[in-house]
Amino acid sequence: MSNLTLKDIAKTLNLSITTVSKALKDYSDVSAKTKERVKAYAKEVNFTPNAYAAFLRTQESKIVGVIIPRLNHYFFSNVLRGIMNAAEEHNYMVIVLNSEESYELERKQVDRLLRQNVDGILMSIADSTHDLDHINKIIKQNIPLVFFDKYSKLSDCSSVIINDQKAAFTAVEHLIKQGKKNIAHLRGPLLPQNSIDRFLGYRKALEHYELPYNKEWVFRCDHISSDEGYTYAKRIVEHHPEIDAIFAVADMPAIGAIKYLTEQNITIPEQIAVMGFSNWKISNLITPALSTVNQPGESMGHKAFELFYNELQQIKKGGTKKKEIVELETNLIVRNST
Amino acid sequence: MSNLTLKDIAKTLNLSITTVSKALKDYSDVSAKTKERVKAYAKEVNFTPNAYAAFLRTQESKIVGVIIPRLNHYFFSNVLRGIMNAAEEHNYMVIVLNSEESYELERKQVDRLLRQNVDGILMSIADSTHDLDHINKIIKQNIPLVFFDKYSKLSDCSSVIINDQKAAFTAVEHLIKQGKKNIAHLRGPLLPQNSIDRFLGYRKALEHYELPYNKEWVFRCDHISSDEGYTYAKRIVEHHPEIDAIFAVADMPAIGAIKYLTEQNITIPEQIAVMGFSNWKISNLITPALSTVNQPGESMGHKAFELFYNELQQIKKGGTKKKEIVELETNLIVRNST
DNA sequence: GTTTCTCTCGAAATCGTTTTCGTGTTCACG
DNA sequence: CGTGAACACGAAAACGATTTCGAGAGAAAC
Repeated sequence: MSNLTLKDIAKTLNLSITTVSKALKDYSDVSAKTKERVKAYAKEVNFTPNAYAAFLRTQESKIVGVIIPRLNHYFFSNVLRGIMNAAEEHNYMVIVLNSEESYELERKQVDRLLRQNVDGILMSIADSTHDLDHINKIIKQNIPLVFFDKYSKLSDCSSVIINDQKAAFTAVEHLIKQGKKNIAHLRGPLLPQNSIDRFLGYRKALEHYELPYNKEWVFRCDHISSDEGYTYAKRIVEHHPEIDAIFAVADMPAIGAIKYLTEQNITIPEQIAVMGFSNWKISNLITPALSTVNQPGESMGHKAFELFYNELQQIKKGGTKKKEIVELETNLIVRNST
Repeated sequence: MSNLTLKDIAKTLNLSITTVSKALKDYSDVSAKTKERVKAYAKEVNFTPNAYAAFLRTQESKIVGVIIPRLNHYFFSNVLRGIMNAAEEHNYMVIVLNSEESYELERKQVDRLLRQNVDGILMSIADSTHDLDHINKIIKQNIPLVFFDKYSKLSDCSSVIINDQKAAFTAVEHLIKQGKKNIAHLRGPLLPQNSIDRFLGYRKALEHYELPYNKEWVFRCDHISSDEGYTYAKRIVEHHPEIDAIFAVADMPAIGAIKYLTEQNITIPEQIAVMGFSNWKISNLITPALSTVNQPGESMGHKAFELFYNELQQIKKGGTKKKEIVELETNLIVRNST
């Protein structure tokens, strides 16, 4: 019924608690016969050591904390899957918390995780995070911290990222090769690095192909929502008739833009082409299907956990934790919107 | 740096560990002066009791486990938000695991949670779950178990659900009132209760309005995917030209159907109307916007946690845990696809 | 025969908190 | 002055696993 303890096993096998514990962990000072006897019985009664008691001694909770900015976000859901699969391989549990892109909530969640004594933290920084006190608190406690997707250039932690600038460059380049000349950009918020990088990639592509860059063709989506895309598409159509393509920082604004353009019977991509970023599932379901940049969410999560795990092993061996930046490949997905 | 303990505090305040512990928990046999002194100092050094040590005594982990069939699913993400908000109110942590609609994985995840000594489990049963051994294991350990959305009629646990049959009835009724006569149904898998109930609601509506029910107009979506919707829409157009409306078990198949119909230049809703179920964010972003049934995800999660929490309090007081079934209201959202 | 190993095993301390049960002090009341 | 209650505090035993340090039993070496 309720879980057995080492004491129970020791009693029924006429051994000491010590020996039972050691047998299960393959200590060298337990005879082969005893080991087998203990293990067989443990398996028979389905014994599982109490994780909490173990923690008290070993200070290892076998739990890793994850903080993501949004739960109901297709890309992050995929990352989460990758993390959970990797965690499973190493017998780790995952506690997921969301920051809702809020700096204050992010701080709170970090505190939570530290109080839970997680062995490590994987996180994607919220858009509104402008200060790194909470990050430094983690580092000071010598707890492995790994960023994924949205990282901080300031604090040197291991990170799994994509090359946003390069990816954006390729995306815009594709628009240009389709013959588009006047390309607008729905950029993301000011702070996050990937928003900045995608914007820079956009500019570089224009520069490289000697196309005009116009400040008024850049619109800021602070919430990366479809509503913003819808609104800006309207503004583009009404005030900037010269624009013949839109490169959005994410799929959501791109989809909002498509919605408006479709309503206005503006042909896509002939009159205005639209390019997204992230390859949400939905992007292939709308009409016209959205061209976008595919981010490898699941392998990003998997890799992030691996980085954490390696760092933890390093720390346990007393070594210095080497910071590692892993850059994953993206690929352009061309569909009907370009 | 690393967390202080009661012992540390006791030493600096010249008190015993006992008194410090009691002071922090407002025991009556500690003087007001001492309480203040202790609390003030605890706040000053930001003391947080070690959750693991506390567990060892109290057997309360302050963790609740959640098992959902899909992580990257808009509806469940909302439920999760509701759960997490409620959990936060009661100072609980949440461990989220996914079953990926797989029975085997679901069993595994249950074992995981039991091993983690969670105080309770909230779950939505996987489509492929056909046996309740793992459920009964939870009940036998006297751990509160609450179902949400997809529940089991067989094991009497508290549940938070919607009235799928009624909601489906209303949805089909709406199609009928739009003048549709030959309504097809993209139903879900055979096992899950909500898939069955939505099918029954569909049949009842037809019956009530004396419309023909035709077995061949019901198509089974085993994976509730947009691909299935796409395929079945094709089959409908090619083999069942009389059909003038489609009621889908979920938004995904509905969207797949819309994609096909749009490609074939079939006008929606004039030639064929389409109705979804769940109100995914995406359903309002496609063209035409999808009519659907709104499920209150967030409040469902919130309520599910509350049910768990109440049950736990009951158990702690030695009372019998009363099973409670909460039925949340759905509402029809009429958009351009009907 | 004495010493020195190697093999097995166990006693006991430890992690940090909770909680039971005392103990000593003070004060009121007869 | 003596008795009892009310009040503040602490000692110590849990919770269950891990790990250090020894101890006893043989075997091997001289």
